[in-house]
Amino acid sequence: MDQRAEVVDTVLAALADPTRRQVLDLLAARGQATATTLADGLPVSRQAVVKHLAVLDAAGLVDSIKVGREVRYAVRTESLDTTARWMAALAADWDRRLAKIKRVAEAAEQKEKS
Amino acid sequence: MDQRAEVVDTVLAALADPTRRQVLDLLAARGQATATTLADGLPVSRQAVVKHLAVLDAAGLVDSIKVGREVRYAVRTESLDTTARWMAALAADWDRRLAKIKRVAEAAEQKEKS
DNA sequence: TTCGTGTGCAACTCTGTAGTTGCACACGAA
DNA sequence: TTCGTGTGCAACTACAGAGTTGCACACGAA
Repeated sequence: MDQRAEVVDTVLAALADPTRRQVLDLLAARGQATATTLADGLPVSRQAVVKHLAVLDAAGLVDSIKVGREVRYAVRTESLDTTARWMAALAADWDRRLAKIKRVAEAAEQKEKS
Repeated sequence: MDQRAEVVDTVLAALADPTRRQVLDLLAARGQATATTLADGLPVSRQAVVKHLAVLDAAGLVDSIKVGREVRYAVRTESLDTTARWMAALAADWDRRLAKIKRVAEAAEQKEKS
């Protein structure tokens, strides 16, 4: 697998944490925010939020820009979209395999009867 | 949120682990398998596989049936599908919000110029 | 019944990481 | 320049969970 697998991996790991999903929710609601202001609306410290934002950044789920002395974050949709497509494709793949296995099983059953 | 959020939560947590994704891959390839036979094709012990299967089962990603004295597992697609849809909807939601924020920002900029 | 093998249960280790606190530094405003 | 506040860095604690090993039990086959 190419780097797409890498993206999926980091995105899944990033989304697996409830606090990080909260961070993303807040960020999506505000459009743009700093770690300090995000921490106000969350039950954790600023430093915890900073760490979560670093993970989200590594997964490509957020973007950061320096404005003066503060760092503003904003959500990105590309990685999430990639992962959603991967997951849908995986579900479709499973369905395909299951259907195939079912056909084989039924064919074997028919043969047994005859 | 209802139980759909619960599903998404457990599915994300389940898929976040690389070994569990391997287990699912193997299971999808074989259609049906026991923890013991799955452990043969994986770099971990049978007990580790059993634990992973328990997590996957709790997330609704696999199904188990007892056949004689062995327990056979098979993949399920419903939960994965639900999560894929949730993720796609989330990406769309973010896009919507970002577009809205962009419009507001541009409108404010226009006003400032005049 | 006896033997072999697949499962289940429990205790344990160990690593990763979420979270905290404390302090130093940077930078904008008065 | 001085003060206030937002960031960054580092050390530390604590807990969850991935993985192992050992043993008891269940059940099919000879």
